[in-house]
Amino acid sequence: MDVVSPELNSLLPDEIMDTEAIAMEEELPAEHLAAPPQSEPEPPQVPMETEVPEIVSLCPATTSMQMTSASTDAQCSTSSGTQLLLAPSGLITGTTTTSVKTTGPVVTQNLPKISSVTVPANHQLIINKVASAPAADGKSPGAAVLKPEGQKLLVAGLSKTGQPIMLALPHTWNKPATTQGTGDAKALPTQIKMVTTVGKPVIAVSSASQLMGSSTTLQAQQLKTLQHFSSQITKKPPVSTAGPMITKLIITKALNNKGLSSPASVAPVVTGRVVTQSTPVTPARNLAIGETVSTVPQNTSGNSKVAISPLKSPSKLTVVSVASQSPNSPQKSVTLPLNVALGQQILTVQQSATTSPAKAGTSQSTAQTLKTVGGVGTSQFKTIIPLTTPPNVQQIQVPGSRFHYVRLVTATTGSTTAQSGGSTNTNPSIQPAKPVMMNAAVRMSVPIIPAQSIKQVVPKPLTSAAQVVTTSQTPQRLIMPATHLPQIQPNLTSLPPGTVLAPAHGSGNMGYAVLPAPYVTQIPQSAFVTLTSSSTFSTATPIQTQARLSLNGLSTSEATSRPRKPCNCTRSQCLKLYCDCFANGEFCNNCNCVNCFNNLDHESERLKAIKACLDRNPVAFKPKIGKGKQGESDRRHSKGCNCKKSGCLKNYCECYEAKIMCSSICKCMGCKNFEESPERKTLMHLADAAEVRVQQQTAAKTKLSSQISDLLTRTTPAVTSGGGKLPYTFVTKEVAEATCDCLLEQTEQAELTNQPQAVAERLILEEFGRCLRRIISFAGKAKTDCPINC
DNA sequence: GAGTTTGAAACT
DNA sequence: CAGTTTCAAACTC
Repeated sequence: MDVVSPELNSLLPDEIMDTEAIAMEEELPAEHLAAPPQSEPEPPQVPMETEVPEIVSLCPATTSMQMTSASTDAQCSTSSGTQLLLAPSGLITGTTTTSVKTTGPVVTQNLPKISSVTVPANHQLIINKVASAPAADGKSPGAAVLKPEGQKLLVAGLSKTGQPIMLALPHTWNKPATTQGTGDAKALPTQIKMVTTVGKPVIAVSSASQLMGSSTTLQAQQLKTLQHFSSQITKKPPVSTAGPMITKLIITKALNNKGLSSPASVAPVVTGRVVTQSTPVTPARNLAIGETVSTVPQNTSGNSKVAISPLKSPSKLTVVSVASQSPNSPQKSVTLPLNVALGQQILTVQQSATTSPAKAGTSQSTAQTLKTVGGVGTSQFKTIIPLTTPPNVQQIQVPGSRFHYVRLVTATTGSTTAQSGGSTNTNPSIQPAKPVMMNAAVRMSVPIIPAQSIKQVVPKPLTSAAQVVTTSQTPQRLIMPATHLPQIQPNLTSLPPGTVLAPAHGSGNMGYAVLPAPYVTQIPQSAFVTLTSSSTFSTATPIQTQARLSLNGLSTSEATSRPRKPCNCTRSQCLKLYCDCFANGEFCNNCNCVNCFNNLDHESERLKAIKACLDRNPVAFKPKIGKGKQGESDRRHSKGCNCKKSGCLKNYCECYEAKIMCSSICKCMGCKNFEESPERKTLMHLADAAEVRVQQQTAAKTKLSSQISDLLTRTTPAVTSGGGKLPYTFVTKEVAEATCDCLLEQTEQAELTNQPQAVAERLILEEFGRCLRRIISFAGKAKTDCPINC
């Protein structure tokens, strides 16, 4: 069913819906080209990985909830059961979206695609978008529009250009306090506006006043993915749970303006809305959207909270187990944490302000903090994932986000706190039969770096207890709690994009393993369980194909989805930046490398290598192609190239390879890679022409193939319809059989007469020629019946 | 496919 | 920081 009302749908931006555009973009030959304009451009490869809608499937198949239409007019209810609402509230004033200065257009689109999220019973997903203080000049677009008390934002996402997109709800939208528990979302205002803001997305973590991160172009893609996800969800057959279930999804996101100079000016934290869902069997389930108090933790009960933010690096997402968190916790983050209770598992995320990175960890009493998590200068998101052993792997794909999260959780109920407890959960019946628990033994920070490509990633449906939330194949970085804390603590803030901290093999709770995004593929499938019903992704798209890649060629499907070329490293063990896989923070997968250590089997070595690289260059894993200076629209190489002989017109040149011009920071000699360069223009022209030819050839081949296929599959003569048919339409099944009979007869005759093979072949070919002539002759006469007389 | 060229990464 | 070496990709034949 539709998650959102038609009104909402009409308001969503078209770009959100344009999933094909993403795919095509990814298909571009030049990976770099695909990188969206953003201050921190994604790594080039992405485009291709998979277009995976980032899906947040929070519900196990068995527990998946279905939203009844009665739950709310608004939007949330879906057949798949879980809905995802990104509703920063109070951030946007009644001003229309047009008032917001954004590169991304304010677009209306179908909301349903972005709204659906599968959420297990009693799990809360809170997404808050917080308006950050405007730049000192106060001109930042986002600041002007966003107000602490304005309209409520229902949906947040990134436009294709990376602009944050939000749905501005009318003020009439009920606040959480009123709607909460009742699940009365009926008040869905007909006027919902999509708002995009300029600036890097920032997630306020510790305090509302703190500036979080900067918005980026990622959001657009994320929103797309979200949409994609929602569409899949809707396809999923409803799975009902025996008991009433309430899902709360609150997503908080801070809006930040560029040049945010004064934290004090930061807009108040916008509270997210709590949505409660009830299964069809339990009418009580409904989706309620309400605002939460920014200064008050969403769940005082100690539920784990997950904040999902589409921020792009260097923002970090902090996932924190709240179980141990006390109301008095020093943690300042008041913004809406996202609580997702999945079955027995809860994932908690907190956002922390850049200025106080270390605070994210303070809230966790039991969790081990990663000191390195705190980022350095720039605002960052931190992801802390509580881990308990034996760990079950959960993949969480955040809708609209190009990041995927993986967490290890135990099925056991360590914590006692009610997950849905707190003000947001008003329905007592909602208590999940199984306590949702995540022990906050370990916290992990995850640098959230936008995956380059959004292609595929539909998690393979799994039956195991672990939850899998879709991920994108792209270089998404995950930090997962490991059973062992490694001897080395890498600077998490500098980890390669897509780095994942995963539990070390075979041991205790405290370890971390740095894993590239593809990590998921290396994890035995048995360890994963999709949260949604298996049928949810059955129809999927190419995304599914890449979901399960295994190490170094073990995969069966990577060939079709692999975003980047396989490396051929022979001496570096794929643990140096020579290796593209390693340099992009990915595991080698289906590569041709020799003695590869860039895999899960060599976690320690890999971690050391990463640390070594970071020691040499703290930004070694950051994309080299970034946005130019303020006012420069073009991307440019962060370091510049040093070409001497190639004239910067060959792929040896990193600038040229990235399809960008050399800049003043380049130290190249004889550079011809500048705007006015005739050589460059010629080269580009030739390249374009070649591309066109390739496309034409491809199209021709496709057409021919289609025709051949059609011919082969044709079973009935088309001539019956009259003249004007192509000759091949006469090659019906009967005609083909008759022809074969003729050829076989000719063969038998040749054998009977003991003809030499060469002669026999000639006779057969001659017979075949006669058959063809007859067919052509019949076609020319447009006869409907063309029995071939041999 | 082998060999060469190239420039980034790594090393001194 | 500069020079040299190593390395793997890009390129050529």
